[in-house]
Amino acid sequence: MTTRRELEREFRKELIARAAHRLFSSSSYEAITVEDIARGAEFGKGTIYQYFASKEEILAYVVCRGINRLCRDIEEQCLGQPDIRSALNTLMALQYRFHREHGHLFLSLLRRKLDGSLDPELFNVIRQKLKKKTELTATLLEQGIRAGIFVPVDSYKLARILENVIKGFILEDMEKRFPEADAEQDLEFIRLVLSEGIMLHGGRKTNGEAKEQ
Amino acid sequence: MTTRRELEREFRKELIARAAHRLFSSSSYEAITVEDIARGAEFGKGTIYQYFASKEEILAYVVCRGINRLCRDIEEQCLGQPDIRSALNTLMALQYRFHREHGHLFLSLLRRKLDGSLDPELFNVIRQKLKKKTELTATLLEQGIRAGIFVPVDSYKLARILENVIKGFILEDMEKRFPEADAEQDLEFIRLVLSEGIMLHGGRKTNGEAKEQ
Amino acid sequence: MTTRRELEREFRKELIARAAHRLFSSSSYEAITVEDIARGAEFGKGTIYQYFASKEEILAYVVCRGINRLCRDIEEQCLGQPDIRSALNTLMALQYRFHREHGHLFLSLLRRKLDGSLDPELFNVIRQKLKKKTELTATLLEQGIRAGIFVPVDSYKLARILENVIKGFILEDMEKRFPEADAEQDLEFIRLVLSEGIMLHGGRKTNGEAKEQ
Amino acid sequence: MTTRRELEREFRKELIARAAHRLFSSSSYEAITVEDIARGAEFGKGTIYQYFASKEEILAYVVCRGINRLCRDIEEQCLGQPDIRSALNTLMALQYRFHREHGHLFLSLLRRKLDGSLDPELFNVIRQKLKKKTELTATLLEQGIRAGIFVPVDSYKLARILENVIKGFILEDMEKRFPEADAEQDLEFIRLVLSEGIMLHGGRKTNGEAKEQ
DNA sequence: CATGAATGAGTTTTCATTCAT
DNA sequence: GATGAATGAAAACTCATTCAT
Repeated sequence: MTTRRELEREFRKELIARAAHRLFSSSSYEAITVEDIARGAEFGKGTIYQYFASKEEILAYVVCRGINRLCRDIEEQCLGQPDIRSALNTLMALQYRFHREHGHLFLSLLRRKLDGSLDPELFNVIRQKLKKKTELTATLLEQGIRAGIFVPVDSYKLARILENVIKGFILEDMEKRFPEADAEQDLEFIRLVLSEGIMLHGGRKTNGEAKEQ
Repeated sequence: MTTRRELEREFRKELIARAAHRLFSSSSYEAITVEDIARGAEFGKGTIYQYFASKEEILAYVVCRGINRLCRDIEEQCLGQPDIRSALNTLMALQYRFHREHGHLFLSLLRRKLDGSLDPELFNVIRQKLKKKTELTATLLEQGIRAGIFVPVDSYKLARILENVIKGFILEDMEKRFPEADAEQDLEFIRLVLSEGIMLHGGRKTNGEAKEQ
Repeated sequence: MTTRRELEREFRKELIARAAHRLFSSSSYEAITVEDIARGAEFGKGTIYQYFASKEEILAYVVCRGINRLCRDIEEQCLGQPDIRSALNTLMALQYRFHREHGHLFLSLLRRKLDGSLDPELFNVIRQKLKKKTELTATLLEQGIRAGIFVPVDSYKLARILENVIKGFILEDMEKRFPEADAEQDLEFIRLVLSEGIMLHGGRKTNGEAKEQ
Repeated sequence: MTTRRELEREFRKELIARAAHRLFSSSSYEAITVEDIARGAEFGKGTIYQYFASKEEILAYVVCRGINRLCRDIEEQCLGQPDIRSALNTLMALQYRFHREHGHLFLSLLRRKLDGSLDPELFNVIRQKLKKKTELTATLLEQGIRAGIFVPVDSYKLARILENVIKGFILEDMEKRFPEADAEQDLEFIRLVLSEGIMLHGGRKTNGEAKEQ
């Protein structure tokens, strides 16, 4: 049962998370103070702590939100689609957007974990969700394998590879200048790599699409 | 002209950088204090500032050192080699190791840049060096293209793609558990992606190597 | 006249005070938040402020309650008793229990007074009640003096001395480990001191009771 | 070996402790901020943390200092004195002064321990020192017992009784108004209690000294 | 009356950097 | 040059109290 109280509470928590995500993205998790978030959400500093036990928990919450949304989108827009190739394109675009919007938060989480300063429980929750995300991806790839579109390897590994390639491109964008990065071109490259690699094999292959940009 | 003075100075700077890199890798740049570095290098805290203007500069220096070494290694071990395929393998292993050892430092640098808290000059120096690194990689790929091994696309772009794929795998390692990551297996996957992608093309391709692990 | 309203109000105030005292005793006044008290009394946080103007006032109220009860007990169980020696024993036991249960609250009150952060009015109320408590004690001692049991000194001073000795032992208990302190043994020592002191006088005195524990 | 460095360091630590004690005594441990202490010792706030790991540690240090000094004083001024009665008077005066000056700090320490918020290690150190203090007191009382001045009971227990009585009087002073408390009169009462108690025994005793004040 | 959401003043602690010796 | 003592800005977090519903 969800009372009005709980609904309102959830709504406000969402408002705070939204403000936090916006601010984190405009600079970085570590550069934003709890007070900044409070102001951004039009609350007092203390109020934030009624919804989140710590600044770290805000970070984890925002990341979870992102993963959840991505999983939902994959389920709704990719799985069960008749056209597997098109579903795959959608999947890549969704993952790309996800990493664009949450990748940096991830890195913050990661660093804190490497420090040992991150509450392990928080990280575990995230890890579980990420696993689920990869599994959803693997589900789609499995269908692709059956349809003869993908190489017949373990689909979970394939999913990880796909994710890693995307992450690598996101990282390059961050190194350059985040906002202007051209998603479409990135995705083009990603598709190229994933579909054919970049090496020729005994002259069999002609790669007509990969023209100079 | 380099006097004995200057040589000694350079040597001590190197000692400090070495200690710093070791400490950074054991946890993270932000978790290590200048005092930790000083003790690690067996100097007093104040002494560090005789060699580096700021903690940030130590970070940048360590990263530069890594890039320089990588560039030297590429030049010595890859360029000018008769066997291009083998040179490429070496290149990938070198880049992989570089990102393994310096990737996290990069992320720290990156975040500070996104904050706006990083001295832009420092970042520019790094950016230049990175560009040079990519150019060296491109040089090798160019040879590969001429030899018909690589797809005949702009070699610089090809180099970026190669780097991105490697970075993506490094990131996955960090998310899991840094120390145990299996470099050899990662490289196997990377080679697989780069050489063939993971999608089949109208039955033309048989992918015999990509067995279950 | 006391309406039902007022009675109910008084009753709820009592409930809150009871919960507060229980919580304070389990750790300390300063470690317990108003919210803890509210939950302990099964009320909302805001409700507490309908019965008490401040957290401090709860403290004062609890202490007053304790003193009132002690005074009532002294009047009922000690004064007017035919056997003065037995009445005295009862008195000491009552005072001992009072300080056991309220001593720490006292110290909190005390500290705030020393800070200057305690509302002086609250402290005055307490001081008055304490004075009354000492006067009741003095009344009993007065009877004892007339009966030749106590040294014929100012009875009020005698009462203070008696109280101080008890307080000193309570303090020792707190320093050790509060819960296990042996009240009976403490009272034995207290009686010993009060009745004979611990010094011999020209061999007049033989202290048969004071055996090794 | 104590280098000049260490000596200077010790000296500055002492300065800080002195300032802290002064401030604590003028109001209370909890009302004084670390910044107050820093200003009081004419240092910057951060400097304090070069000498003490936490505010709590300052408190413990100040208390230890007090106990150490008391022990030294007892050893120098009481033990080995030919006149035991006079040595006892000195002892009582020393203990009285100690509790006057450090009693409130004790209570702060005590409360934190009851909370569970005090580092147990710190408390243990203090407990050890206190035990040593009581043992020194017991040593003197032992001599008194042998000389037939004290009741022949376990000297350690006797020492605790003596301390408790003093503490009880100190507490009364604190409840009243700290600065004006009349030490001489307090000690008079304490001596009275300890030497004879306040009860008569079958008419044997005439208490000529205990006149109206 | 009862409630719990909102508030922000206040405190401890960390650490990069400076500077006198 | 080398050192470590001094510094203070900055930030997370707590909690008594208020107030709209």
